Amino acid sequence: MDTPAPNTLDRNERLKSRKVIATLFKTGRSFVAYPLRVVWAVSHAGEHGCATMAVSASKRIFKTAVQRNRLKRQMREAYRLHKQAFYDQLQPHQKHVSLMITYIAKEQLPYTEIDAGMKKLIRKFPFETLGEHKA
RNA sequence: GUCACAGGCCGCUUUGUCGCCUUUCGGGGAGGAAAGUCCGGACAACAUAGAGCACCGCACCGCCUAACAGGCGGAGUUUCCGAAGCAGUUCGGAGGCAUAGAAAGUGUCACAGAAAAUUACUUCCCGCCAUUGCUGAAAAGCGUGACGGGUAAAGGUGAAAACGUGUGGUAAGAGCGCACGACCAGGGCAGGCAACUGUUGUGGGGGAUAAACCUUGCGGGUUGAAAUGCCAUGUACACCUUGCCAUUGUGUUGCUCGCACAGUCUCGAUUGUUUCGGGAGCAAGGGGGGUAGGCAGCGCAGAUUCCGUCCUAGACGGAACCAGAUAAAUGACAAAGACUCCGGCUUGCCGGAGGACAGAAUCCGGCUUAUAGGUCUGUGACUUUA
RNA sequence: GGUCCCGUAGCACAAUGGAUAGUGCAACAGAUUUCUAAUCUGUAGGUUACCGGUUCGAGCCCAGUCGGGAUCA
Repeated sequence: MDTPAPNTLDRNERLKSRKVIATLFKTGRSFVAYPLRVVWAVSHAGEHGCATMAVSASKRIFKTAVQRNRLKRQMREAYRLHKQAFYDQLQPHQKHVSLMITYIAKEQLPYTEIDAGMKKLIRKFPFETLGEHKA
């Protein structure tokens, strides 16, 4: 398992398979770190890194594609800058994790709040339950 | 110079740090609307003898165009503004217009009104009869009523009322005749490619509605990149058709499956006759079931952009160009400059605030809608200077 | 990326181009009842999504915009 460069986020670290996302929403667990909500599940031991992620913003709340694109880019940026701390805690468990991060606030918040939410998300992630969760 | 209106154009720039997509490793990387999907094409698959009907769409004329319901120019009509005039009207400017046919036929026209499309009613007039009305000596006259005719002028309602005014004519009247005027149809002459305009003479008396049915002319094969072609992954194949090979017969059962017996082919064990055990389909297509990944389609190409010439749209010539993602890249953070607004004063500086609408998904041409701010042109009003 | 449909009172729906847009439920007030429910009587509530056009007249016809929904492997 090779560890990617610290501050990058290329195609292999993003969740792209439609089928995996469907099973993630069906079987995954979730928790909230305002203004973000994460759905996660242990997946097949990955060939690339130790986690894949995707981001999402509701079309019902943010009507235009410009608003949704900006929020998703900011969320990806925050994950990119803080993912190394997440990987460091994930490494001892030897598991591969899929994440779907959703923006749940009702209005567009500044980037500093999204950044703080991402740090809180990584702090709250239940690493101790990884062993009992079946792949 | 300010304000208002109309139209056209632009749609902040640069740098640093950390990143993303693509690449032929040099590089390249959102818009004027990328949006709505309202029109028109390219392209693709399928279908297709020819013609007609049905259905859908379009509708003044000419031109532009690959094409269009788009654009440019013109014609007609209509609204508003201004000027002239007592007024009808005329002239000028700025807009709007789905602008073929109501004299082929059918339908509809609420309420009101006599009547809503061609007839009836009231009225008006004439003739004849009656009269227990009045006058009168009587004849008769006036009135009233019924019947038979002639008219359609008058009826004030309505969005709309059966050509308008004058005159003749008549028992009463009527485009019934005449003069002037308005409208409609088709004809001649002149202008124009044409729509149409002007003029001349002929005929006419039939309201509106076709964004009601309809008629006429023109156009349209259907479906759309989730089209279409290929590869990979992978799953019970029940069933049907065709071909090759022949698993065939008998019994059981209403039929199928299944079971039993016998025969045929084949495989294995046995040296072998024999005996024992196992098996009896394959291929293609349809149908069903499954896959949710990739490649092509998808851009060094095109109805593209810029410049020049002609120029009304547009045409011709030259030069230039590099998005290609697929839970979906084209960014995040920071700084500086330019711009706008507010406040302060030293009147050109300081401080603070702000930057819209919006994100490619095969590609083009239009239309429509959203849009902070800037800029240019034209028109009108006001002010200042010469 | 396409295709199709809808929009009328708080909700569910009507209304042939023709008077002041109706029906049921809900709401409010009154009656009835010891009280409530049920029942009866009455009242209010509408920019017919928006904006233009055709017509004497538009919820209805036509065009554009906005919003909502369904569907296509």
